[in-house]
Amino acid sequence: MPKVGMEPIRRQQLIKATMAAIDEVGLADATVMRIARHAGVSAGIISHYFGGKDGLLEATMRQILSDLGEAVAARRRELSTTSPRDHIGAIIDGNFDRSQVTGPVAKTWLAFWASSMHKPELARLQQVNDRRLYANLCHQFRRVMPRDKARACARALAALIDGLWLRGALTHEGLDSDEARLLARDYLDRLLDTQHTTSS
Amino acid sequence: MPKVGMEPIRRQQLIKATMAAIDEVGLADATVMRIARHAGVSAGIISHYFGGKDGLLEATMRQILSDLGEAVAARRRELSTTSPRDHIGAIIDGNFDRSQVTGPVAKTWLAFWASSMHKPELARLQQVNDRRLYANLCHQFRRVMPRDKARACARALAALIDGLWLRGALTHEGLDSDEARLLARDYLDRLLDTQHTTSS
DNA sequence: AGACCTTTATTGAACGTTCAATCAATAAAG
DNA sequence: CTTTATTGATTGAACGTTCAATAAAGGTCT
Repeated sequence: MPKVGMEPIRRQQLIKATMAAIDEVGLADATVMRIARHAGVSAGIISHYFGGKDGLLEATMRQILSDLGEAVAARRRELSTTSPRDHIGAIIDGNFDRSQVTGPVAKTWLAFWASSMHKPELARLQQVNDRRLYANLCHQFRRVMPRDKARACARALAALIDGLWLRGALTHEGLDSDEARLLARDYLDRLLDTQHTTSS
Repeated sequence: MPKVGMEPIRRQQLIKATMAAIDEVGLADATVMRIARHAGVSAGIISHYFGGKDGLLEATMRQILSDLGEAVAARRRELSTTSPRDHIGAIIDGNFDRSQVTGPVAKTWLAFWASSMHKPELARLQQVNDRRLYANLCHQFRRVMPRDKARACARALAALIDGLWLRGALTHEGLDSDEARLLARDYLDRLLDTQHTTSS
């Protein structure tokens, strides 16, 4: 069986198996054996390719974050306009991309989110992603409103996106990404509405 | 040392110690020994009063949920008006009550949230709370808009509240409850604004 | 009031289980 | 014959639970 050049294949397999295991039984019960079984390999392999369980978990989170970043970046690249509304809309769509929202990924994402409260390495990764979303939103809002309001809008829209995500991960039916996009875009339109001038 | 009538005291002590332990090292590393040490008692006591670790965790979540429900109910009782805007405002304030938002409670809340994805008993508790928030919001929105729109507004505002909570639990500085209230109330005003009629 | 018994409270050691990590063994590839 | 790939048994640590032992409190009977 053993062939050369297995490393990238196994790494991908094991990362996918990690998400499947977390989706199945949660992070707490996602043992190396269970993950290995999902990938159809033995438990020892994990230490061989990732140095240990922590290394695999970190690699899995890194993959999710980079996929998310790419989903957003791709939508913004396809944009023909430069209007803030369209850019923020693309950010919203990217965050509710099908590849991100479905089953295993969403649950794994939330599990890591909770876990990052006490694991410094995961916290670092999560913060990088978080700041990128906030900075992108803030920069676009900044183009049509004063700094203070732009910051408030960015924080609020980011919170709405995360909240929709969170609730989607918890409901048994999963996130309705079409409805989530609609709600977020509606909020965006309301935030950009110049009728309102009293908000902080 | 042993005195009678210790049960309610110990139960409260252990629930508080559970939150302290989860705040300190996270749910995964909150062992019965660590929790017991926080409460200044031995590990065996936990099985004696709660039947086991799971019983203690369930009791802890129950406590958090009932505190949250009471915080909301209290604010609504103090209301002199019956306007939907004031009622929803009270719900918002209750959800960002100081007793809920500070350190240990917020982190424990999020930890249980993630954990409830794979523990049916916690999921049940979480869902009861969730539905209560949604039903309350929906009922108030329903008074000033058609059903479909009321549902969408309730879902969106609930998501914003959860999202602000989530982000507050993750940042090292904790949640700025004043800002969170402001953002949520601003969103509420925008949702109630009749200028907008195009949303779903 | 003192002796006795039951209930309630609490401990800490022992037990059995589970898990991640290690490593010697095995084998195909080059 | 060296490198890369993989296994699975073993090891040692950590955990939750159990249980016999201990002791104070409160009640009862004399």
